[in-house]
Amino acid sequence: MTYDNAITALADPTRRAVFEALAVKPQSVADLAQGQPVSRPAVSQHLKVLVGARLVKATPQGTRRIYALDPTGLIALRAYLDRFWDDTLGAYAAEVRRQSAN
Amino acid sequence: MTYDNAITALADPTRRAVFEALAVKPQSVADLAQGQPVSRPAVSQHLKVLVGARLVKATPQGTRRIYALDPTGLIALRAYLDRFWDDTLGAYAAEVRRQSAN
DNA sequence: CATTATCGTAAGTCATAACTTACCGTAAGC
DNA sequence: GCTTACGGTAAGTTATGACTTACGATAATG
Repeated sequence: MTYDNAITALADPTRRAVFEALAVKPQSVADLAQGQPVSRPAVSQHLKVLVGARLVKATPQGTRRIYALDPTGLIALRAYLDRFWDDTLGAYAAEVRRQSAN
Repeated sequence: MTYDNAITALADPTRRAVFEALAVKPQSVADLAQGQPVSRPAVSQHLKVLVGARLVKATPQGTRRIYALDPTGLIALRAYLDRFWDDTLGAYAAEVRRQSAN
């Protein structure tokens, strides 16, 4: 049940911005806060959520912590969405067929 | 920019439950409310959000409205996640390589 | 050691959004 | 045409979560 944490985490715009910044390159908390319109503690709290969702991973380096992407959460989220992929396309095809039948 | 509506929409548990119920089969609002622990207006409001995210589509049928899945939102959401797919796996591979180098 | 840099956490504020009940419009059935 | 089903919307309440400032802990630096 990690996928719902991932969805919840990525639902917030600021958190998504942090996630996207880490996709560019791994960064420290201060570096991330530098590029965001919120305070450093706010970024820190967002990172906590992202780590909980397994979307992000921290590696201590001296007094700093370098955050980077963790594929685990994304894999879980994608797997969840894939469960509906065939259903959705199938339903859509059936819909198109039904409307064409008129 | 439909993908962020889709993420926001699927972030809510009740809305996800409605979405999953529609994945099983198209249903009316009353039918959906029947299977959920919330009131019918609540379901109606959730459906409005899901429609806005292009995750769900309504087809009027007499006084009832049959809701069904709309692939548009899912496609957009999946496309967004795919943007990070290679980055994430690449970053992970680099990480593994780095740790193996010790 | 003392200082400085980096970060996490606590506490409190404020906006938002997920509910509820009540109400109104609209299409079918008798 | 009246009534009945169905569903969307309005209004109000309440919980949650996204932010702020203040503080504490830890590791490098001189």
